[in-house]
Amino acid sequence: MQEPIKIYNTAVEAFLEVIGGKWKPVILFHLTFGKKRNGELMRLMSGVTQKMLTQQLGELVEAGIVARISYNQVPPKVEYELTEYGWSLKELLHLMCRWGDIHAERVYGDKVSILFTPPQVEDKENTGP
Amino acid sequence: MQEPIKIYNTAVEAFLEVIGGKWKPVILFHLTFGKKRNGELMRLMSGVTQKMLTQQLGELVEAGIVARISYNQVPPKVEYELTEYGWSLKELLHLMCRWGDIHAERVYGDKVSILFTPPQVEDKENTGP
DNA sequence: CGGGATCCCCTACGATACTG
DNA sequence: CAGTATCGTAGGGGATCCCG
Repeated sequence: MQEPIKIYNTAVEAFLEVIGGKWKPVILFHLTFGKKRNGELMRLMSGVTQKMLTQQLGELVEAGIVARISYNQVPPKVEYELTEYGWSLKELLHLMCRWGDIHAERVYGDKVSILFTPPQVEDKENTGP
Repeated sequence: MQEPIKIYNTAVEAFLEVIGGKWKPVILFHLTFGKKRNGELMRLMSGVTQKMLTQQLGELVEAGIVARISYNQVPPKVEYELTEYGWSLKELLHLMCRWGDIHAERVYGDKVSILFTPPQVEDKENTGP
């Protein structure tokens, strides 16, 4: 049989099915700046629990977007990095960041604080001190 | 006081706070092809309930991303369209669609069916019949 | 250090029915 | 046609303890 086994209304839904988790875009965003260890991600993403981080990372690994590199040693060392396929999301993720940045300023003005701001976004305007 | 009233780890979180709903990206995506009535969106988005559609649209209106145009007449007629600010999401939404399209093919091959495919995406490759 | 296993809560979401 | 109101539920997500 050649019937479709999967039906989407739009391809956007296919995107959301993979990237739609609460923390996934944030994880991926951080990985666009290089491979990261579990602990690093925990520190970067204040608010996430170990369980959620592990779970979401696992789903991203299954989807072929993130690679998990485990060094067999003790204490354990595990690194996560984007696969080649995963890198195709970089532009998207950085656009999200830029839009969020503009939106945050639009809504909160100078009463918002963004802890991690990549170099690129900072370039948008060089408002001196 | 000038303390920040809002703190994000990254601006991506600010993006997700506004666009992160289950149906919001899909709604917005459809609106990038012109204003739509409630019933049209219901038909385009098989699976969504009236309640969720109304709710998510309401939040988008509050965020200033979507405009609600109500014609006072009976039977009622209400249209939704992107605000000027909302249009700033178009590139992002279409990138999501393109990525989802590629991903769906990568995962399901020809066993996936996408009901609504915008002209642009179809252009990616003209694989004849 | 990284991450399983459990327990539990809560809210996002769905189904249904009703109104202007 | 567009939108409420109500109720019920699944599962996303948090806290905690434990293990290699």
